Amino acid sequence: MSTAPVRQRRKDARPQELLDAALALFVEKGFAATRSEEIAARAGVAKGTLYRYYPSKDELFKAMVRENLSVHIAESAAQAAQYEGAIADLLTQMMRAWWAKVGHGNAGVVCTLMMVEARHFPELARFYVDEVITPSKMLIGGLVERGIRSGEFRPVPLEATVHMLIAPMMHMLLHEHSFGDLDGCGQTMSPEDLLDAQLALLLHGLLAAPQGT
Amino acid sequence: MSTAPVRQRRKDARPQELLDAALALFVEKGFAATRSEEIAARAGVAKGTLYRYYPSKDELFKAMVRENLSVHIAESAAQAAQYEGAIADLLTQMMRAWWAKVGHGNAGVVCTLMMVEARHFPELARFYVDEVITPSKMLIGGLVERGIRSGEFRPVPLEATVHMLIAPMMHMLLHEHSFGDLDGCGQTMSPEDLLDAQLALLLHGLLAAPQGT
DNA sequence: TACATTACTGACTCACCGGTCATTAACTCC
DNA sequence: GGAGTTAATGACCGGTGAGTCAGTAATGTA
Repeated sequence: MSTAPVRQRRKDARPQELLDAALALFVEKGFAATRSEEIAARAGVAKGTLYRYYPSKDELFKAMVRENLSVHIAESAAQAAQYEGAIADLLTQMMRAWWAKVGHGNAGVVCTLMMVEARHFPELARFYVDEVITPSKMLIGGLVERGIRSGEFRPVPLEATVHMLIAPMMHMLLHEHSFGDLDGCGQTMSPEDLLDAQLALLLHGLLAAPQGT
Repeated sequence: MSTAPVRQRRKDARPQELLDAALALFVEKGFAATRSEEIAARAGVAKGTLYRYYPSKDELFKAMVRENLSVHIAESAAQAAQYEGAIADLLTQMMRAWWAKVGHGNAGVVCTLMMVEARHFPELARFYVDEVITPSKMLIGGLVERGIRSGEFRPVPLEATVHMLIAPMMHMLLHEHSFGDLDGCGQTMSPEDLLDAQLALLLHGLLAAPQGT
């Protein structure tokens, strides 16, 4: 009678499982408030095992951020390369896609987490700025510039426009993270509809020849 | 020769001094990273004295937030009552004033702190939503509605517009707080100019009859 | 000046948590 | 099945910091 062993040796599966557990707990409770033993427990291992795979809690956090962000960056870059047509449509599409990924998946929650914990981890913040924020700004800025050159957009100031495109989404994300559990926020529109309306509003101010209504 | 006493008994002054010290340190280092002894030291007392006035670090934080928010609320209310004229101008003026207060003073930094720590203090988050967020939205929403009714603005969706007015400022604030120390963010415009440009962009999409350029 | 009151102090306790390492047990290969 | 390798364990260590409390000194009062 061969009963299941009390321990399991699964060297290949552990890192991913630990990363998943870390993400879930960091998102739920923040970095500082999450104990390394909890992460290990959720991944189904003992604390010591965690430290076999990641030398410190900081490194685990970094690995988790890298893992969840690189996907995001790659997809954004791919979207930048493809598609030819009206920039306004492309922007709308990109924003919607980003929100869908962010709203449901975990990639966007990592952005929130990064924002919240940045001051305690300057080194990590640096990494995030270089790898996520700056590329994102470059991408969107490039698109706006393209729209201006083609005459689709008015000659608006680039930096402010990029801010205006990013800020509403980030703000919605952060607001949901910080105050989402509280009911009485008077939020009547769905995030998706709200995003669409915001974008339409901004594009109306952006387009050289706004369409009716 | 009466030399200064090594201790001072100033029961009335202590609470305010502790609150001020707490604000400065929480803003600088965050809640978790600030030791209660540091707060006491900055306020010029021993740690035990802090606990004579506030039963715990959490309660000190709450008191500090409440204290600094009441100012903010009062000013918002005052702004709501004043001024009659073009809504676009009023909005611009209000945003600038808010930023000036936030950029230099401490009220806005408390907003940031609140955003970051909200999940650790659900009760306080509730207070913040009720006392700050909802009133602010009501105030701005009321102005936009007035602009629409008078024919100055297009009939835009209210909720999305309010978001678009608030988000850029909050985003700038948070971004500065989280990544402000890092140089390489490619920030070339001053916050004030950036804010003006953002607002101009949005108003262009908002106004029924946009002016030239 | 003597006594009573209490704001104030800071050394101490205690719980917590990141990180270690000697030991154990699962797996491999002959 | 026995010897060797190493993944996994969890008791333990050390640093840290929130909160305590017995004692001290400043102030009020008679």
